[in-house]
Amino acid sequence: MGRAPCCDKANVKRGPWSPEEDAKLRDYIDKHGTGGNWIALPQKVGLKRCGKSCRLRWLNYLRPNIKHGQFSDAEDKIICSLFASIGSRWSIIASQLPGRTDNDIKNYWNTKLRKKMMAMNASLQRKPQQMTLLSILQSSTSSSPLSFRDSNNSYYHPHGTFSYSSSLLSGNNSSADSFFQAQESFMDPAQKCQLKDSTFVFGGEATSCSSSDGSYNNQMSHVIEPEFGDASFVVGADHLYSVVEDTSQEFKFSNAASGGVSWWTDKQYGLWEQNPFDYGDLEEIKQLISTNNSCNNNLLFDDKKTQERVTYY
DNA sequence: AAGTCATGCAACCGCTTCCTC
DNA sequence: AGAGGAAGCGGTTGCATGACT
Repeated sequence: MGRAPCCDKANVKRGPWSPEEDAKLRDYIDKHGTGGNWIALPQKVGLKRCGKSCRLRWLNYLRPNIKHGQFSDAEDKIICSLFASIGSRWSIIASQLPGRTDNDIKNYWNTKLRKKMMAMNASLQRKPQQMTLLSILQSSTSSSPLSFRDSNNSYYHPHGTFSYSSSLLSGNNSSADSFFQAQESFMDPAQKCQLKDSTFVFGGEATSCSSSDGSYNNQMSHVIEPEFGDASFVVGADHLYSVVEDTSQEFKFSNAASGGVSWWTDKQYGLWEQNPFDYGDLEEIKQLISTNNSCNNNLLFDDKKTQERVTYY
């Protein structure tokens, strides 16, 4: 026996909504709200529609402040970053883009952005002499995290987005501003504050949180001193690395936890198989997300439900 | 001009999660 | 505690439109 249908399929209208139906639904919700029961709503409104259909129409099209049309570069960046971080969790991604719906973002990714990224990736693959730490885009439907980079030297990986420049590695502080601009949208304040030390921190985990009085309670126990110029990288709590040397072809990273030092070339980064930023375990990602919930006010989680569910209002 | 193909997007489907009783 | 129902969510479908032949 299958699941009971949510409505009488034979007696509900399907397909595109007419302007009259839109007006009816909008007027009713403006006046009375949804009443917390979408299934009962169509009857109250006088629409021969499934409650689910009404809900979708309202959330994706009719509700106020919905933004349709062209996505900006900044929005592209955020979508790529979050997709790299959490996969196809469209509702969470949508929560970071005011006015955009999960459906919109999903469609945009599937029809345009994914191809755009793949084209960039292909272009970078053809230029091996170019500084390419990584470039990869996973297949369309997998929800596993990935990391890749675009043509502007912006890197998308599970701990956030950052821009790379050789001057950054050689300790030019002026590049740090642009470095953090891309991170700005979802970065924890405690992470940002690390900029003062020219130590770049990715990821949240349980290492740094804002305290309730607004001060930073930075529990990051292993922030390291810059070893190469002013630049070093701290990647998550479990993966602490710093750039200790940089040639035109290779980067020498020091793992502060193990004390090990290793060289990674562009080629090694190409598939992110052994990279220190990689987050392969979905459970870890969930943990990261729920940690962000307590640290990062940019994410609008509804505590009454689940930490990962996003409120629409 | 007509037919075919590609693309974008709104809407649907069905599974999972959450809430209430 | 658990059953049933509703909401939430992501994958998929199908239609409208435009581009191409």
